[in-house]
Amino acid sequence: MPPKKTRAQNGKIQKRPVEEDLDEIEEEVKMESEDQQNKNKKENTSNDKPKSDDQDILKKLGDDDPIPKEFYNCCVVDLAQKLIGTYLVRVLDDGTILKAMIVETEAYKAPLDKACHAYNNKKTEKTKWFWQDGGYLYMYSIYGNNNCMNIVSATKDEPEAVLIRALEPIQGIQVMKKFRGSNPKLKDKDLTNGPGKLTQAINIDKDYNGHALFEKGKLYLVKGLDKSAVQIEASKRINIDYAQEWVDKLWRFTLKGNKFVSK
DNA sequence: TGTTGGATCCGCT
DNA sequence: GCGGATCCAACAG
Repeated sequence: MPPKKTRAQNGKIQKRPVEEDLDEIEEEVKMESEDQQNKNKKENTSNDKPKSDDQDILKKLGDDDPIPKEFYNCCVVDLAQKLIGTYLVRVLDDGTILKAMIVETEAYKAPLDKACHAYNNKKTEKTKWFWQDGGYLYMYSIYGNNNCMNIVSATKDEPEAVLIRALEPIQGIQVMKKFRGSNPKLKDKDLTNGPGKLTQAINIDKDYNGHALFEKGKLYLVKGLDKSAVQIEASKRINIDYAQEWVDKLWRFTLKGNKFVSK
C-alpha cells in the first residue's frame, strides 16, 4: 500500500501572503542555520566546552537548584544541545522524586520551519504556548493519548521550542514503570525512549502547558553531567516527512552512545 | 459538523 | 519493518 499523502504533499501547505513577506529573511535564516550546522560539526568533533556564561551559571548551582531562566534565553538550536545531559526532576504529590537525564532533543523554530506547529506564526489554542519566554513548557497530544513535552526557548516574541524525545531514568525507575503500565516485559531502556513514553513515565500531560521549569516545584531542571562528559551527535529530525526542505536540518541531538535514545 | 491526518506507540510477522 | 489503534485539533463546507 502506498504511503498516505500528508497535507503538505497534497499541496495544502501553500504560500500565503504573510509567508511571502517572510521570504526576504528566509535566506538570512538559511545562512544562520547553515552556520549553526557548521558550528555543530565543529563542536561535535573538537569537544568544545559551552560558552563561558553558561558555565558560570551552572558552576554556581547546587545539585538540586533549578537552572535559572536566563539559561533558556537563547536560540532553540543552542538550547536543544545545552539540554543534553541535564537532569529533569519530577516531584509527585506524595513527595516521591523521579529523576531522569535528557539524552535526546529536537529543535523546532517557527515561523519558517515547516515542521514546527507554529510554522508561519500559526497561533491557535494549541500552539499559543510557543509565545512564552524561554523556560516554560509547551505540551500537546498526538496520535491518541500521546503527550509530548517541549521546552520553549528564546523570548516570547520568538516561537521556538525543544521537543524532549528521550530520557535516561536515574531515580524512581519502579514508579516510572508503574506509570507506564503493568507490562512485566518492559525493559528499562524502553521506559522513556520516545516523546510519548517519557511523559507517561513521569506522569505529566497537557495540564503542564505553561509550567515554569526554572522554579522548584512539581517539575524542574537541574544541572546534570559535567559538560566535559557530554558528547553530542546531530542528525535529521524524525517523522516530519511533510516538512519539505526542513527535513534535512540536523536539528536532532543525542548523547553519543547512550542506549536510551529513541532510535 | 464531518473529515482529515499527525513531532507516536505497540503488537505482530 | 509494517500496519492498526487512537483521539483531538484544524479545517472545509
